[in-house]
Amino acid sequence: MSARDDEPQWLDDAEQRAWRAYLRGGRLLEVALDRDLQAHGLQLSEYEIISMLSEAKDDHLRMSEIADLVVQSRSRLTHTAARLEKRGWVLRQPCADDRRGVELVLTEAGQEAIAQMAPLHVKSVRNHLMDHLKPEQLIALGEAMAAVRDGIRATGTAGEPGQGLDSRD
Amino acid sequence: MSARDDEPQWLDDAEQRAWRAYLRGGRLLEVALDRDLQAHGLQLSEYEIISMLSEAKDDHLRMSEIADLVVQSRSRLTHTAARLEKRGWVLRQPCADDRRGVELVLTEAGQEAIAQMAPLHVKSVRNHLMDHLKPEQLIALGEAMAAVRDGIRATGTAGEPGQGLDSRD
DNA sequence: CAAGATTGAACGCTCAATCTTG
DNA sequence: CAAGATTGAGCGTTCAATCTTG
Repeated sequence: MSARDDEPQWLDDAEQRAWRAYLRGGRLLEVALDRDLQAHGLQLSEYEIISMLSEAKDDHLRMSEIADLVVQSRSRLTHTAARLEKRGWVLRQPCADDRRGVELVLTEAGQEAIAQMAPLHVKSVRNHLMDHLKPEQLIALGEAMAAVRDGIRATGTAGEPGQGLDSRD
Repeated sequence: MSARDDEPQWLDDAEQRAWRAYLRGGRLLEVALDRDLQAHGLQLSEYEIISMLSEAKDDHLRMSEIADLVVQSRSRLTHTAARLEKRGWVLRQPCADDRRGVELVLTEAGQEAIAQMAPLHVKSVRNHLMDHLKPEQLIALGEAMAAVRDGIRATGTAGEPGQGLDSRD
């Protein structure tokens, strides 16, 4: 049947269990976090954006930087930013030094919104993630995922999900 | 300090790093895996479904079982199953013992399809996840995520993303 | 021509009914 | 009435152009 010279190296039992646990646990976690945030009418991906802004110097960041930080395509970020702008939480501004660029700025209303939501979100993350882990487990989890993150970045396999990965033509 | 008795317990530096690494690493991983699968015209969530079927006895499972296994809402699974059915990879069958139920069955074409894709997907998972981790790290990751999975399940916070969570009076 | 960002259409998912059977 | 499953409308994301500036 399979005389190929690169016979697949199937996952052994331990690997299989780890991978499945990662998949299911991750999905459940995202569902749980999203559900808690939706009480305030936004999604995790939207929260992440204004969260990044609130931590940035002067509450502003370039679109492409944000896209990179939260791992969203530029297109998706544009649409999402439009939604957030409509709610009055962010503002678009032309970039000073690079006139191709656009900066997203957190408005006062946006600052208030995140100030209100952040404590609840942190509680949610603790509830659904950290409370189920021993401190060393959380650190180990973080280190493993940092290695994955850096590894994938280095491979260039998924630079930006956005565009411009392979030269077209 | 502040009068509230539930002053938010902010993440300390180590917790923050772990959580961010998890978020970003997880997104990058999903993007990378999805991209590899899309070469074959399907998404990770679709692959998971036929993968579960292929491992099940007689290649068939009930809709609600699948929804639970892959952590998708029943509604989403119905839509996705319709798509897979249109491609000829699965079939719907009424359930023998419970006439409310529906079973999803993998067709011959579906079996061939997954036989073809599985090796490549496994390679993809190794490439983007396991190759970046030491064996103990993978185990630790799996154990942590298993604890999260079980913890969330136990809390009942996100039983099924589908429906029927709280009694609707 | 590459990089930053946007646009609209197509597609997939969510949400709230709805239908059927236990 | 609860559980299993489906439906269609609405919404968010993806994908392939497009436009502008470096």
